[in-house]
Amino acid sequence: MEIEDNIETFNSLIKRRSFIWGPSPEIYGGLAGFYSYGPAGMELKHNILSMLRRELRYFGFGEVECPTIMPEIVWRASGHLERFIDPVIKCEECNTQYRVDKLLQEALPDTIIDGLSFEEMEELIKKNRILCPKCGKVFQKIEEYNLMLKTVIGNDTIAYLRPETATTTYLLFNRLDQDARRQYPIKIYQYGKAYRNEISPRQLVLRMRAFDQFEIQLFIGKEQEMDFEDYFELKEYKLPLLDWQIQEKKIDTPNLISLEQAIKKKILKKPAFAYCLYLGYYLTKKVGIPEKVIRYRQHSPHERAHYADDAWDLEIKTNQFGWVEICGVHDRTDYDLKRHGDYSKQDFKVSMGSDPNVKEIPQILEIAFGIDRIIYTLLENAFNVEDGRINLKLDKHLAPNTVAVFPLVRNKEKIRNLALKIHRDLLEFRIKSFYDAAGSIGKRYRRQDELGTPFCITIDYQSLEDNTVTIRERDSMNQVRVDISEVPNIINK
RNA sequence: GCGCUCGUAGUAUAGUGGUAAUAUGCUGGCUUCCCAAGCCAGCGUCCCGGGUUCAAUUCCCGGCGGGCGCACCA
Repeated sequence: MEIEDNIETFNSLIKRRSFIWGPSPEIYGGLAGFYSYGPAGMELKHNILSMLRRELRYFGFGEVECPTIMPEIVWRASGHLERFIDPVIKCEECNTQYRVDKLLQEALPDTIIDGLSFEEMEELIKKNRILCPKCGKVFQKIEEYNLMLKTVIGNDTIAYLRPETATTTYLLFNRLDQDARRQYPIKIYQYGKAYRNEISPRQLVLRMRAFDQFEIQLFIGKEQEMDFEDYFELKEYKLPLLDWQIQEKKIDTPNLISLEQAIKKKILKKPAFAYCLYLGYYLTKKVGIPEKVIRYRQHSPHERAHYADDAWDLEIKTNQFGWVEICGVHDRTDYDLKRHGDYSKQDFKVSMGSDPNVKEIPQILEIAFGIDRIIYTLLENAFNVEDGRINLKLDKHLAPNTVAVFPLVRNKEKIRNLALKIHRDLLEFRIKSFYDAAGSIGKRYRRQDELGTPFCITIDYQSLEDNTVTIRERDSMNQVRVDISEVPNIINK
């Protein structure tokens, strides 16, 4: 069978080998923007999460988990209610839908549209006789398109599914502050589902309506942002930075530049923020994304989120979808805690600097990963077709199976029994072992290559005589013969 | 949401106004072999709803879903 090295082969692989299925529910035709993970996909996801959690523990971060549904007041305070509901207007004639604010801004470049109410915008449309750009008809009423999914708790409490995990983390600030015993920065992260009612979800798991976020937060003082201990150890470290000013010159290759240089050249303002960029980059590399497909792209001032003072997207180059954002690093300033302080009538001012009499609302720096996007870009980058062989080059700690065990032949009971015993012994060590006796030996190797299994162990006639087996390494396909007792060590090495 | 286009076994495709095929896959058996080997037997498909028709997987309409472009993506 001819195996072509193309995106179709990849797309069918992730379905065939139970990584990603959908749109779900498939048997009912599917709903756009919703996908399921199969057993292999979940193994991969869990392995990625374990790796991230382990690394973050090393960097001194703790984990929290909050409800995915929060009452309206939370989203009013966070600014999402205001910013996530877009005013749209529909032309009755040609059915085309427009964002009212964008339409107005284009028609009236000198008017400030931001912050106008629906009524005021309707008024502007009437007064300036703005017609449908497509067919020239008169517009009717402005409607709202809500990017947040709304629900009702009990009988009449309006609530929303969280559009990001970050906000729910911030609500814990006074608890975290106690827990951290005023040692700043407070380093905390949250992993979990977030929901956005995307207008047109596309591109597999890259733009879903229910997706996983892994959001890392630093609560930090203004003084500490500029004089941050962790930064000094890694200020020499170089990152591929594409700042917004280079982008304006239509350049899209990043500069490999040290954090220190970036600060000096005023590409970055704060050492603590530079540390966040480093951490995002470090974690991305840790899960096995190669350096050459990673870059940091800075948002231009008008591209930024409502809460952000500075924003950089960590992007991965993919074959199918070009550069894909997998992580956003944001300087959220004291925006969030200020707002939640105001709305909840709590005082979030704490003394964080050298002078205990000076109290301030903490600044927040955020590193927000989209786990589903990591999974997709990782799979795509791991995918290789080599001499007609599909090889998924996943890091051995991430592969769904760490090892597969095969009897060379199936109809020799002694060989089969020894293979099964070795498989069970590996499981006893809690090594992710998979046993397979079906089909030819070559076919079994190929099946495991498609799942990214780093090692295959084959039990043959010689094994019965001298207690040795062969271990085959996925990428080289090289085999070495070793004593059975050595197997766990070699795999865990 | 709009426009174009597509929707056939698990996967990839062919084809047709008279309910379907090729490869691969999967199951059982034989063979026993170190890189998708062979043999035998078997399994499995026309996205959903409506219309036209004696008869629809095929034609028409609507829906749902995919791809591309526009818009959107804090």
